[in-house]
Amino acid sequence: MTPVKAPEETRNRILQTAFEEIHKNGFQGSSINQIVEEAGTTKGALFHHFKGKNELGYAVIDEIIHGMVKEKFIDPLNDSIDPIHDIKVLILSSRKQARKDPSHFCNGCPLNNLAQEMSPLDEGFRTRIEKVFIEWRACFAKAFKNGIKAGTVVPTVSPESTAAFLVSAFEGIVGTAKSAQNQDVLTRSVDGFISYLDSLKQ
Amino acid sequence: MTPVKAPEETRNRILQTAFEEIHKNGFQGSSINQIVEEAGTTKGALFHHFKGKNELGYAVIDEIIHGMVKEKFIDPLNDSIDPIHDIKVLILSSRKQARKDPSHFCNGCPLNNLAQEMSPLDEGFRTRIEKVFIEWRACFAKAFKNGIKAGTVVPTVSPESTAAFLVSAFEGIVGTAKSAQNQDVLTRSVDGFISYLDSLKQ
DNA sequence: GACAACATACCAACTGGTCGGTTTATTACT
DNA sequence: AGTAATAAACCGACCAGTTGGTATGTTGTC
Repeated sequence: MTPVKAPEETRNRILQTAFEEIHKNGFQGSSINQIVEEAGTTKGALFHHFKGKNELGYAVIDEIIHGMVKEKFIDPLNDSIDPIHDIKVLILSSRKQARKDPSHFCNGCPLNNLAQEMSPLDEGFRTRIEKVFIEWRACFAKAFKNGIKAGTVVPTVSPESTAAFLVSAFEGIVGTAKSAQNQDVLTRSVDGFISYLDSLKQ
Repeated sequence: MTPVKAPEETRNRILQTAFEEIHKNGFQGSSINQIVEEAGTTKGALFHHFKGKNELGYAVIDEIIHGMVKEKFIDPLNDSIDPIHDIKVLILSSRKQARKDPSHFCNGCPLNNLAQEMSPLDEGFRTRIEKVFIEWRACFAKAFKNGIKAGTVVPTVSPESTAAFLVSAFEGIVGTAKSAQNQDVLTRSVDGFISYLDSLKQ
């Protein structure tokens, strides 16, 4: 019943494999040969669906990473009027998950990995990545604006600055954990993060 | 009078060039051929002074990056009894420098770049990089301990957590600026950072 | 002359990418 | 409905160029 040629499924398999390889080895460290082999297909198929390695990377951002970040770190804050509480939930559940499955977080945030590696090297990567970050910061900023209005956040903070700092700090923490490859620093950094959040409470 | 063969100088030239190339393109993205060409020497010289590409990378960390981080971000906090003020000076002067010479910061922190790229892939990199981070966090933690004792810092904070969070947040901010390639986000993030620091004041 | 300090030519392995060809699915026409 | 024509999907050999690394040589210095 499964058709021999399933273009969409083939494309998705390549995309997913590429995402995993890039997450592990970085973009420059990932090879197209390896990707097609692991995806159980051939270069013919890959170059049929994607113009080249860069385009494949772009698709990974647009079609996989963007959705992941949105689902996990943006959508939960939509329409929030208590960002401090909601962000705390976010990061604590992330830490919990990291504790259960250390292999998951030890490769860092896929978005930030690519950002650090490729943004200065290729404008195509930069713009696509920055689009996600901008969306993220905007969502946080809006939540803080609403929080101030709702009285859950001290009115003295700048929503934009706080949002920018929070996203930066969050990526910094994930990166630190990845670099250290141990939970202690993660735990401590998150503790610091939490007490910062608490200091913003109304 | 300058001798034709100056081993130490040759070694340093290779090391410095390698540092610059790695800072620009990442470790995996840098090629040995390119490095020797730019250093005005040959592969014979490189492999005479270094066992291989990895060892060259290790030397860049130990002999260049470690010193840079120490000089700029660790030593200024040694024996500090007012870490809030001193860290503020640190980051504000960094931002000032970034404003004057945007090309300097746009490639990010050399230490964190390598950490994000290589720590999960190679234990040799990981340990060497982590050594620097540990030193850095320890110095900040000590400064906060002294700050609490001296009454410049609220006594409720955990020096270790705060230090870990600060280093993470700092690297996160630098990374954000690198990724965005523009000053706006940097400015905002730093503003958020500053107001966090102020919240720790006694 | 001994040994360190380089230079050069070379290597196998791998890189991203191309290209001709084959197989399957879709469409058009009778 | 049956079939021919066309397009999409996919394969795998091949390409030129580059990779990190080596082997052998030459040159300078003590």
